[in-house]
This record gives sequence, structure tokens and C-alpha cells, in this order.
Amino acid sequence: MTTIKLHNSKTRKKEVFEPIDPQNVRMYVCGPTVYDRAHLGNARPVLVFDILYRLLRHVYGADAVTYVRNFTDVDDKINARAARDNRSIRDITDETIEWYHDDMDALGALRPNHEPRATEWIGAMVSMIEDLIAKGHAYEKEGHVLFRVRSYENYGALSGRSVDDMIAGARVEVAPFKEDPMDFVLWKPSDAQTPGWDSPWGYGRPGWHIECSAMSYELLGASFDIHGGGNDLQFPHHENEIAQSCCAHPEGGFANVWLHNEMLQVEGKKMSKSLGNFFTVRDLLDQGIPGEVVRLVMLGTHYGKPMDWTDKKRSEADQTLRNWRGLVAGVEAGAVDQELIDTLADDLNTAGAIARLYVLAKGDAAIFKASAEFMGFLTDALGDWAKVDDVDLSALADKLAALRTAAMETKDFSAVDAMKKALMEAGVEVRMSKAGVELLPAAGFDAAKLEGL
RNA sequence: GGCGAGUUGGCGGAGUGGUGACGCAGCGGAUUGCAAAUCCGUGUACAGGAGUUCGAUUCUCCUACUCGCCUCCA
Repeated sequence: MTTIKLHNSKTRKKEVFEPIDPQNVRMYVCGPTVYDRAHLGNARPVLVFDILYRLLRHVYGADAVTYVRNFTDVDDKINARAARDNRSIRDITDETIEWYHDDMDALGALRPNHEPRATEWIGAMVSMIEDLIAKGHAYEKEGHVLFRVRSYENYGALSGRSVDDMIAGARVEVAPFKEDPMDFVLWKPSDAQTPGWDSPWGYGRPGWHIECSAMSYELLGASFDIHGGGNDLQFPHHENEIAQSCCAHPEGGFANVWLHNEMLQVEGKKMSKSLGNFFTVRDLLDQGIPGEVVRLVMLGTHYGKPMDWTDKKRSEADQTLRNWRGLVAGVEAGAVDQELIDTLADDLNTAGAIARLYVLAKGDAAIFKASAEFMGFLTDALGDWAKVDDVDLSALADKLAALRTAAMETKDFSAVDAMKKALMEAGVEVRMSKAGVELLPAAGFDAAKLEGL
């Protein structure tokens, strides 16, 4: 049995992963707020936890793992988008979810077992809030329901903060109806223009954090194994989730292991709209950058470190994958390399595993292919981009060969060189040897540029 | 201010208490009409200081620098 070790944010240590029930390993990952295309940063947790999902399935069995990733489809950003575009909220969220699926599929990420939408679990949230009020952990004030942070002794443990420290920093909204500045909203009132649901506290909508607590409880139970997301969620989102869930279900421990991926950068800088280096996954795909290339670049950095997206990495990954696909063409996948599995099992060392792939690439092609596929590379589904188009270059090859033969006699290679140059500019790889002339479509191949040759 | 991450050769990026991966680029060679591709070969890298140790890049502490989160954004 492979031993999986994971760096648990809760204990700040790398620990041996021991599932609560090896027959039913449960993982919850915070998903997107669906109001627009996913940007590249959104893809990082998707890919990181995709690897973890694959690893867990490998170790415990494909049927023994439950992976839940939510869609936040009630949020003020969505409301704003709906108002701006004069569209219904459901219309926007439906479309965005479809985009999300398309884009993440293109990166080779497996779909989770459950992708609950917040709006479909409002009842569960209301029940949880009622329970929290009944237990003294929450209170209603002016149509709002607030979580009483002081009622949860361990508040701040995950992110290493104390309530008092945070109040000192005081970057919190100090609403007059809060008992304590750190108290956060479980339910808030909606007006006629804002989506809402009837509740014991009037017409309103849930706060952001409660959905993950409610849905993880409903789908995974009061205790489950792994909770993941970006490290920007550690506070306040995950801290608040813990407070809600542990107070509502003191019989459970909520998540045993917390995993947080570091943030993404672009050419060494934070990706942000204000810096103008903000782009979506779809932007990259539309530029012709294959999802598989994005995947290789993204997994080339350990999830615990900042990941820097650069064009140089993109281009190297492109070349690497072309080479690799050439190596496994027509090869049947064999057994997955155990050393690669062990490397991934060591806190998802994807960069180390990719390094291992380079080594495997020099050995048995069947093992190499299986190992690459295990990580979601070199699959048929992602392979279209690198397919050698069914263009027939043999006529051109013959022509070039004829020119070359003639040139060998005359010692005048100018015609040969001119044609070679034109071919290379069209993205054709030109190989000439004693054996003859071979032409292959390569990166940047453009059939249109072959016209007239 | 609070919390956290990082600093390995030209670049990217693994790993280890005791001959320092791998990829790309570079350089030399084979090959080629020239290239490309391929093959062979090649590189006195572990931020700085102190400590532990027979021995540290690897463990501990300190310093410097970089970066991220805490704010719409994962």
C-alpha cells in the first residue's frame, strides 16, 4: 500500500494520510463563484486536487473516493453581473458553469463526483443556521443572522490568528448590529431586486461561508478527510467554515487535513486586473495554447510554492509534450511506475513526478506512457493539438530531394536552401540525410504557407 | 501591523547529513553540401552568518532579500 503524506495546514506539518474510512475517502474543494470565465489562477487548485483525486483513487480504489467541489451561484458579484447585462441570474450561472466545465476539461481535469450548487442547498443552510442560533453560536439582528465568533474558542486556529489580534488590525466591516467586529454574516436580507429565499429571518440570502459548511455536511458528513482550496481562502473563508461546522456538529471534526495551494503569478508578478496581466484559461486556449501544455506548466511547480506562469515555460512545455507524444505514438500503456506514484504520494510532488517522467521517457515506452497518463498527460483526449496533421508532404519531399540531388552535381545549393527556408518558415521540420529527405509538420505548422512550393 | 512561503549552476526545477538529478539554453565532437533532427561528451550552483556534527546544501538559530495572503480576485 502506498503511503500518502500531505502537508496539513491545520498542523503545519507533513503528516501520513490516514483516511477515516478507507472504503470511503472524502474530499471537499472550494470551487468557483460562477459569474465569469475562470482565470488561470482558478485552474491551479483544480489541477492540484485533480492529481490528489487520481492518487487517492489509485491507492484506495476508484469507487472508494468521493470528491466534492461546489459552485457558488449566489453572490453579489453575480447579482451585479446580472444587473449589468440585464440577464437572469440562473442564465448567467448556467452559462458560466458550462464554460467552467469546458475549460477544466480542456486541462485534463477529471470531474468531481459531486458539484453542488449553493442555490440548491438553501434549505440545508437555513437548517444549519437555525441550529447555530439554537446552540447559542449565532444571533439575529435587523434581518441579519451573525455568527458569534467569541462563542467558538478555537476561532483563528487554522490561520494562526487570534480574534483580538485581528480586531487590532481592524480591516473589518464594523456594522452596528454586530456584537463583535469579527462576527460574520450567515444570512442577510434581500431587497426586491436581489435574489432571496424565505427564511425564519425574513426574505434573504445566505452569507458566503455557510454554503460550504452545509453542503460538505450533507454530502460528506460531519467529519471528512480532506478540505482544499487556495491559500487566500484560509482566512476568512475556511476559518469561518470551521467555526460554523464545528459548532453546528460538535460530534464531528469537520476536515482532518487542510490543503492550501499557493497563488499564481505571471512573469514574476501577481496576476491582477490592475496590472493588466490578467487572463483566463479560455484566453490561452483561444491563443492556440493547448490545455495539456497549461497542465504541464502548472504542475511543474509544487502546489505549496508560488507558481510563475511565463511564456518561456509555456514554450518549453510545448516542445516537451511534442517530443513525448512522438515517443508513445502507437504504444500501448503498461504499468504505472511505482517511483512516480511514491513521488506524488510525498505531498503531491508533481514537479518531482514530472522529473521522473523525463527519466522514464528514456526507458520502456509502455511504462512511460502509463505513468504520463496517470498524471493526465499524453492522453488521447488531450492529444489533438499535437497530432501530426494528415497532410501529405511527400510530394514536397520528393521535389526537395530532386533539387538536392541536382545540387549535389552542380554544387549550387541555392535552390535547395531557398526551398528549405520556405518549408521551415511554414513550420515544417526538414531532415536531410544520406537516406533521403524527410518532412514533418512541427510547432507552428501552417499549411497555407506551403502554397506555391 | 498580523499570517505564511521562498532564496540550488545562464534559466527552470528535483533531491539528499558524507561521489550535487533532470529539462532548456550554451560549449566541444559525430553526422550533414550547410542546417535541422539524432547521438556522444561537457559545467568548482545549494543567499549570508553562527551553532549541532567526524562531516551540512540537507538539522537549529539569527540576518538579508524576494514574494504572497489578510481587499474584488483561488
